[in-house]
Amino acid sequence: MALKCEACSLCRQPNIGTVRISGTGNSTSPIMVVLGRSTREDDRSGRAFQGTANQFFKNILKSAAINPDNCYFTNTVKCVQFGEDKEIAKESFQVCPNIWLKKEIDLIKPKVILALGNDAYEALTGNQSVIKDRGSLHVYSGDGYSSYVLPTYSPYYMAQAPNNSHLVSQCVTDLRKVNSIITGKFGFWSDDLLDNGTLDYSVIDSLTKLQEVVQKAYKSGVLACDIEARKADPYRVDSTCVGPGYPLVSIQFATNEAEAFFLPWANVDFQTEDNPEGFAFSEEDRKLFIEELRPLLEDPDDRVTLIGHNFKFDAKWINKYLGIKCKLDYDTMLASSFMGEASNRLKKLAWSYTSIGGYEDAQDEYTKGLPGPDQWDMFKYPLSVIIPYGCADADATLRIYHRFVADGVVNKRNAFVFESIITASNAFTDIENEGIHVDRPYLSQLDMDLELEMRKFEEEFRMMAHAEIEELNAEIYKESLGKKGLPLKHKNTGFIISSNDHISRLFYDKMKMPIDDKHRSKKTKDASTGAKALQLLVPNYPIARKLLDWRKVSKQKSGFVDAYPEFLDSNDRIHPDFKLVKYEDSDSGDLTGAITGRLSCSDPNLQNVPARGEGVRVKRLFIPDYKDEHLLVDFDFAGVELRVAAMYCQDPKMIAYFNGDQADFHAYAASQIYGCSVDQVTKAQRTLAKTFNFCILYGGSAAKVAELTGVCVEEAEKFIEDYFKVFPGLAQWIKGQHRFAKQNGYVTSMFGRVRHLADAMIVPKTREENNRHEAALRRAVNSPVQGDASDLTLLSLGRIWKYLSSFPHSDPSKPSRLRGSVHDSILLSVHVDDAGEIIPHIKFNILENPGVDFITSKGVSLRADVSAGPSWGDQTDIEF
DNA sequence: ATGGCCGGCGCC
DNA sequence: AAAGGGCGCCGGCCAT
Repeated sequence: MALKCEACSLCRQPNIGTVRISGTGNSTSPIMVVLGRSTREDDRSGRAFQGTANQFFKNILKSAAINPDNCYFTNTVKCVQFGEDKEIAKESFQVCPNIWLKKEIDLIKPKVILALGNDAYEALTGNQSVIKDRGSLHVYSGDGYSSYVLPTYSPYYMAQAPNNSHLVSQCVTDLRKVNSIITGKFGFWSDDLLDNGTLDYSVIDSLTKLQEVVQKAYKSGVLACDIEARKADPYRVDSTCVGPGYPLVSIQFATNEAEAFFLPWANVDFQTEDNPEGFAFSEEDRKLFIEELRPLLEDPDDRVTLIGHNFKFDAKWINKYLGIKCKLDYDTMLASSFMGEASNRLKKLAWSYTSIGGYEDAQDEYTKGLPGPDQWDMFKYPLSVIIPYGCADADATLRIYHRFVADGVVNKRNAFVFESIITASNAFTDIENEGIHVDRPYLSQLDMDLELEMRKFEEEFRMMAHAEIEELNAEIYKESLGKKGLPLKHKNTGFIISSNDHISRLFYDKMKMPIDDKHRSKKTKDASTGAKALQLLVPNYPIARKLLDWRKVSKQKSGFVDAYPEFLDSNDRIHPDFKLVKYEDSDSGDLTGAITGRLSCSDPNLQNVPARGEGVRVKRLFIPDYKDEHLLVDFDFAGVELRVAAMYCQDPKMIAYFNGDQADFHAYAASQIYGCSVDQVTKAQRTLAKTFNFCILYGGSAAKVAELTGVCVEEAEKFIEDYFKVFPGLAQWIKGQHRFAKQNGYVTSMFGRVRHLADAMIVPKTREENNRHEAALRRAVNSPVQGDASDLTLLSLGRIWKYLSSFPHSDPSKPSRLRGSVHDSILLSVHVDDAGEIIPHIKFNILENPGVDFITSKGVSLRADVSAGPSWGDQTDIEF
């Protein structure tokens, strides 16, 4: 079996057994399975696809109704690699598949090539991420034939967590396609589908046609809707797009599968000198169209189920540019996030759940030919490109919805959360569209104030280490010189206060400050210049204090004040983007949103506005909708995470306390630990107990408690012990969560969320595995607590939104409105004349009375604190 | 120029 | 040996 090959360095390894390990299985098979690199088992036997993980994969094949004996198996790189040399790995990967894998495919001429894992996928298609692309279909062109490449997870990836069932079931979903591809039954996009009438996509070119579509929607009872627009942010079109053109490009609808409608609104194809905005219709016609669409999309009588994919985005555009407030009923992106999908992009779901996967190819091709700034500016794409694409978006959304309904993606377990998220999607469409009011004059003032403070602190800082900085300056200048003796452009030529490298060299090298080994970078072992490390140096080195002062102000300026102007609209309002689930941003490809069910917020992030100390001046930037007539009102769930923990653990002491009149749980915990009455608790003791409380929820160790509280580790250990003696139920519950996660690899919340924690199941053998394992156990405790606390807030937010939408506002032109949410708090702009009615109703009837039995039956009351004022940073508590 | 990584830091 | 859950965003730095 010693085949010859000397193409790369692998065959020159001293201990190599087999050069060019052969593929195995049925060489006349229509199914070729390609793995990544050959394994040592492969090397020993001289044949591909050996080892337990591969055996495991054969069983997965069987559960997808594929007979493994009828497949051909091989590797991307045909020799095993001993050792970890990255150069050799790279060389072999570039050389080997291009010689041998190609020949092998030519020989077998399979109909389907399964690419298992990233290496195989990249070698066969040039694409890189199996996690993102699994289940999609690609064409491999051979000489006189072509094959379909189907990427899915590698056996090793799945086998490392054998009970991680959602990975396996995703893989089975992918593999089920194989047989239908072979029999020609698997459908995917082809332009022929349009030509031969399989797909009926048409343009709405008249009011009559639109009326027909509306009637079709009422008849079918479902309507998938999607829009195309210029760029991603409806509130910053002017600063992100080049040239004239109306921002809203089109709206697409689908009422039945394979039938979709394209309503053009504005496009480069319509653009003339008289019509620079490129409108498709006259102004009168546009008005008629809008009024025809309004009842359909606002749907006051609930006649249609409106479906979208990440529809908050589309609804904002429709709201801003057509003045229609869509009422969303189902969202395929939000729904798919419940399935543990790594990627929820519509294009990807189309591969998995429809027969028009790949419809975006033509449009992607067109995009590549556009200059950078015009890419994804849909106004500039010709109608011939965007009509089929836009229609397919709506069609795919509808088909995915049908599949999700048939598959029961929204089930008994998660229906309540899903309902709450859909309502929140509608609520946040309004919140984001209306934006939050910013005090623009004060913004300029604060900008100047901070600028001056920064300069002052930096000057003082430089004075305090003048000689050392001069010395460092010279060194840094020398380092910046290139071969010609001139400073290189991309290098700094002098000391910069914001460079952690420079600070580190100044403090630890020049000034010889002692390094606390606890504060070193995990990766590089460099000494930290972070706040915790600097804090220790402050008593002996006042310059450390000065740097901390500078950083505080610098953070306030660059992180907040500097960032806001670009988000401000002409009404001095900022339109942040709240994320309701964790998903893959379709523009950047980044994962965004929170895995626990919390909301996240960006552009700008209103959930990390400084609140403590001098930082409140940033918070004062945010003001009510109308000066004097409105108040900014903040509703805050008091200690909601601890209350949720009490619901779970049913510890009688915790419950009794939370149901009592006063509710300073931190002081209470301290009194229990120190064996004194609540009013005897000192401030320091309360702070200590508060730190404990959070450490418990986050799974912090004694060392962490010690670090945060300043007590020694032994003392911290004792306190934790005492704490669990006081609340034995809590300790029991935490143990139970650990046990459950170890056995099942996931945990669930009261609201019905599932958090997959595959690492909880591993039996750790190495330090690294142990870290991952313990991190998973900490999450098993924190996830449901954080998730339910957020779901209580989300539920309340939706109820407030509904309540306010039918509230008889004393001045309907200046109604009280929701403005945002920060995890366990909800922010509103409330009319002073209505505050007396609205505030108590929200506090008592909504927040403190969630109205769901799986919460109320736990016997733990909820408490909402309320504060109000003329700005977000200037708030007074309201007593009841 | 642009993108990714990292240290650092703001919030709950 | 390492040991805090969940986010988004900034500037510096280095690779492309």
